[in-house]
Amino acid sequence: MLTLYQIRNNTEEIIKKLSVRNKDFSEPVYEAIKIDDERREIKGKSDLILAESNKLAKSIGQLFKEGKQAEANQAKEKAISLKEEVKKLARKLNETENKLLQVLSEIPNIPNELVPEGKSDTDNEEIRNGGVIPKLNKKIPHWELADKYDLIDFELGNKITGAGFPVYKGKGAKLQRALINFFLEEAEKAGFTEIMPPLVINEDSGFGTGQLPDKEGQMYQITEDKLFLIPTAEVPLTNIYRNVILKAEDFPIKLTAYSSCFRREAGSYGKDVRGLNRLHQFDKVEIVQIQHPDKSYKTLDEMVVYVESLVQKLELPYRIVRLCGGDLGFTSALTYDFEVYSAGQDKWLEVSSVSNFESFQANRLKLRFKETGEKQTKLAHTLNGSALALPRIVAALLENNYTENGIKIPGVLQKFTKFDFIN
RNA sequence: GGAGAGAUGGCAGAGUGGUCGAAUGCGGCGGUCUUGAAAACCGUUGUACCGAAAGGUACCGGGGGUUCGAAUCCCUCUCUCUCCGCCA
Repeated sequence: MLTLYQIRNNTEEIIKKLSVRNKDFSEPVYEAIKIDDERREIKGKSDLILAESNKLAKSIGQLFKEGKQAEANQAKEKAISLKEEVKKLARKLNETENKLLQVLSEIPNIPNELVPEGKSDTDNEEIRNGGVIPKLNKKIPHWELADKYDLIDFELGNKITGAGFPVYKGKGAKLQRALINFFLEEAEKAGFTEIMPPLVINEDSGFGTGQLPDKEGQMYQITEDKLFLIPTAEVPLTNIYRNVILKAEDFPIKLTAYSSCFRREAGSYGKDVRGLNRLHQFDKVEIVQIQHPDKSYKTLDEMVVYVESLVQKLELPYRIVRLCGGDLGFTSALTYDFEVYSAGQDKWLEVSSVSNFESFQANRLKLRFKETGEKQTKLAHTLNGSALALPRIVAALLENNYTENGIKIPGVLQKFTKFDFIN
């Protein structure tokens, strides 16, 4: 959520920057300012009356003590009529505040100036790439390889739960565990503190990182207890700092967590959902940073370099793209997507998304900090990225490393898998 | 799941209808003293909103109510603790 301070002080500039998202947001922006004007007026009036009735209430006590019954009763009547007025205003103020919140939550984050214009993912800008696209004699998609070597059983998942909940078996399961351990160990080396968070969150947490109110359809719900299964560890990790006031010297805060992630993926269909390409439950190691506003973009670049080091160590061909305005997530100011080439399907698969949210999440979270020696609070910047999501990495590893003799395990993983070949 | 107790500032903890945004202690910050530190002493120390400012308003777990007036009384929700039951 943008702050009113941002909107009121740079109105024209913000509308112009938002237009990079391929949509005109002038209406909600002006609407927000209009409602805020109303809000201020009502608040001013209401405070004035409250001040008067507070004074009156104090005097009534005094008058009773002095035995001035008649005067006291007169003051009482006045106080009652003031109270009715305040009640009306309070109701109006509440309505106005709710309306304001609603309009504000329709306005997405302001794209950074690096965000290219564009409508869809085809307009994303490739920043750099690396690795070598393998030349295979035979292109076999991972679901066939998974079946051939009995690594992943999709049918069994259907039986136990439903589509999108695969069962990993034997070396398939060990490969999962190896990747998780590899990613966590790398994160630790890079200075991230490992967290093992709850996999279930409440409404406040969902609101804090922006999943609620409008994206609840993407989460699995436990309606009886008003809880949600996490779509990503970003939610519990970032919410650790909900309603927190930090000191400037606390920055940067670097957290990492492995978690299962649950997504309903309503509306997905076709070959996109084949095999491991799109699942309802998958595993991911997430990295989160909370940083001083002056340093968040430097941090974003560092996170990109870090994620890049992971795909390089796994020897996967990759490319990094900067998302264009039309593809940029609602809450993000700048996002880099990582894609790895999966040779069996002959496709680029998105395996990570690294974003700077600036103060957009922090505003909802009420995540603030104070500069040393200053009293005033400011909003912190939040960033996060996948490092990495497992399924598509597994898909690429299986497909790219397939040989006549089996599937080769990358060197960095062998210490965790304890085997170097799947055959 | 059953019975009971509780939720107050960074922490501990007073306050049961008016002078309470809240005693006191600890902690934090600033200062005096000191070569430096400790101790002692003095001062200071929540957040948000309205206002150009002066100043005002709200907040004692959340929401609602009673009252001229609520941290204090009532309702409700959430959470914590103790005991019993069940249990990885």
